[in-house]
Amino acid sequence: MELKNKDGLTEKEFLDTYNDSMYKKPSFTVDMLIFTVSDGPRQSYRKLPQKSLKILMVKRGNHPYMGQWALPGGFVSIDENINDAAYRELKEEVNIDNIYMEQLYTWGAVDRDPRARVISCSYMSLVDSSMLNVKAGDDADDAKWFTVSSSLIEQKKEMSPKGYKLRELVKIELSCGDICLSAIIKKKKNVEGRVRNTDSEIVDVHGIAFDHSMIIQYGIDRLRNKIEYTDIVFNLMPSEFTLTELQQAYEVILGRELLKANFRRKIMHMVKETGKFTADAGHRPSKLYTFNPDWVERVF
Amino acid sequence: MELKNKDGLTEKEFLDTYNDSMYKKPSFTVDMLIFTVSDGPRQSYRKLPQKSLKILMVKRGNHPYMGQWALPGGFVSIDENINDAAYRELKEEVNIDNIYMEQLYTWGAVDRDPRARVISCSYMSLVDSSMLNVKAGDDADDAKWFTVSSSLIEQKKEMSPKGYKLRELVKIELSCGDICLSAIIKKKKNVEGRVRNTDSEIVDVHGIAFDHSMIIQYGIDRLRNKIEYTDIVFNLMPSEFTLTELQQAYEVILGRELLKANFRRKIMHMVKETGKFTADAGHRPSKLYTFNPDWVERVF
DNA sequence: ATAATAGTGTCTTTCAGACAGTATAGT
DNA sequence: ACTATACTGTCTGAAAGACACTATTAT
Repeated sequence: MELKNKDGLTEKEFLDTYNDSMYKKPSFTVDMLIFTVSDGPRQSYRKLPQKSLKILMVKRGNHPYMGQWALPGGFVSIDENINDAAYRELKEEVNIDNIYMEQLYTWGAVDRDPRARVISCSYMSLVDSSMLNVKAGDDADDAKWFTVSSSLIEQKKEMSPKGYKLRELVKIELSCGDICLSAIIKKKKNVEGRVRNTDSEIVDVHGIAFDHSMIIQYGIDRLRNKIEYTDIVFNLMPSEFTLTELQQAYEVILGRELLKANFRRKIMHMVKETGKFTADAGHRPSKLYTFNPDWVERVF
Repeated sequence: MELKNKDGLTEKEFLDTYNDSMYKKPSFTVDMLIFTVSDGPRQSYRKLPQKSLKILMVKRGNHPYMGQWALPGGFVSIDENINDAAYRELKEEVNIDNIYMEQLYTWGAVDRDPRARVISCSYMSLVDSSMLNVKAGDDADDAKWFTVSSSLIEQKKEMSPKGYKLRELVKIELSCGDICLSAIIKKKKNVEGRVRNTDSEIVDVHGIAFDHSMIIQYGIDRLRNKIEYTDIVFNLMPSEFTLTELQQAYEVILGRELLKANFRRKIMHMVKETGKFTADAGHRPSKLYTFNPDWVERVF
């Protein structure tokens, strides 16, 4: 017995006659935040190179925001899974398969793109910089790795009897050689009785196209958060690394220094000794470690 | 001096002539997970009512999945912010303004809707059940509150020298009177060297339309997670509550029992005494508390 | 020898888990 | 008096923070 709807149609009849083109539809894109941690120049035979957190940006060659820098990304086609589209963009940009990627957030303000209504889903990807120096994609000198930093510059809390208002100003800075981009993001949280809402807006921006500075800030927040309770850092590390390198990766992501002894105690159970050592440094050699796959508890 | 692109157009000229309709576009919808915690029937003058976690579902009156239950939601129109669309759906379904809502995840498999290509952004909303019993929207008996539970039924970890495979089977059960819906979701995580990926799929489903069982599971995971480190529980509570009620809310969400003394120690700093007490229960009266707005540290 | 990093030991405080105990309303 | 809940005290062990100490290499 076939189920019929109120028009008397079976499911097959309904689907065959379904008309999808009645309404105007938004375009859908993916935006990629591709992070890596890489070494700066070596200062002396003794000193270790300084690490920094980097993100890939592309220079816009057309209106709007022409000449400014944007996140890599592109349109999702009608027969393409959105995650596949993100992987495709990743492959196009950094030309590596099988790298860590996770969905971040979908941005859907009406006027976020002056060309047309565009809803964009942002993804974060983490790449080991040693895999990378091959090439930054083929659109070569329009794609560059920017050193990125984010810091809280103001925090304000207003209390009322039944709630509070919280405001934070966060400054993000991107630099690559002489190019310096920056933005100030305002985050808001209101609590009044049982009513809660949070919101975020761009207060000031230099050289970063669209709402991409806000997306970058969102990604940094996620990365800082997840590094504390997951094993995602290892996506940013070569397969063998010293504990000091691992600690530096944590430090550039978190934006603060950690105490060595405590750090080691904390991550000890996630790594495994390889038996190998570094050499040719003007100081005591360092043990090389790998990720220890025995460690893990839940899927997400 | 006006910037011109490679076709010699200024930004205004470019935007005026921009044609957005070259490609076929997906439809975009929002799906709402509306959670509440509500009391069951009172068994005796002495016993406290049992709480349960509930989620609002609507019965589908048309193909596809006709007769099955789906999350409330709908299309985002071309000139509507996606968050606004979510608020609109919320208002339509539960008829309350100003309730907690956060974006969860965007689902973009090509064949997730047999009618057409539909990308859907899911939102989670938390409602205090005492505000609620007014009415469950106007599409009355097609919208029902289902008691929801989720539990891990199998966990498997396969180790290899450079990584591991993790599989988890999770069962979710929804019930409302005689109606019982269920699904089994398989979560996968693979780690092989630096290559990591996670994935999720529906293994078995009864009575839940589309990929909505997977979305519900995702929402429960998020709720369980966030309840541990944020103040979102208070969105599910009336403005005055006892600590036992608060503990019960935690317990139905986490799906496990907590020790009273420890629970109280942990949440003490988030609540404030009102000076009032419960009465008419066959046992010692209980202090009534409110949320303490003095507590808080960061916006997100 | 020295500079710069590698690596360890331990004290203190905080917090989570477990459990046992006392208190008090309504019938 | 009894039942069901309300509320408190304390022991334990694990983990986080702070800091001082020893070890080892290339020049």
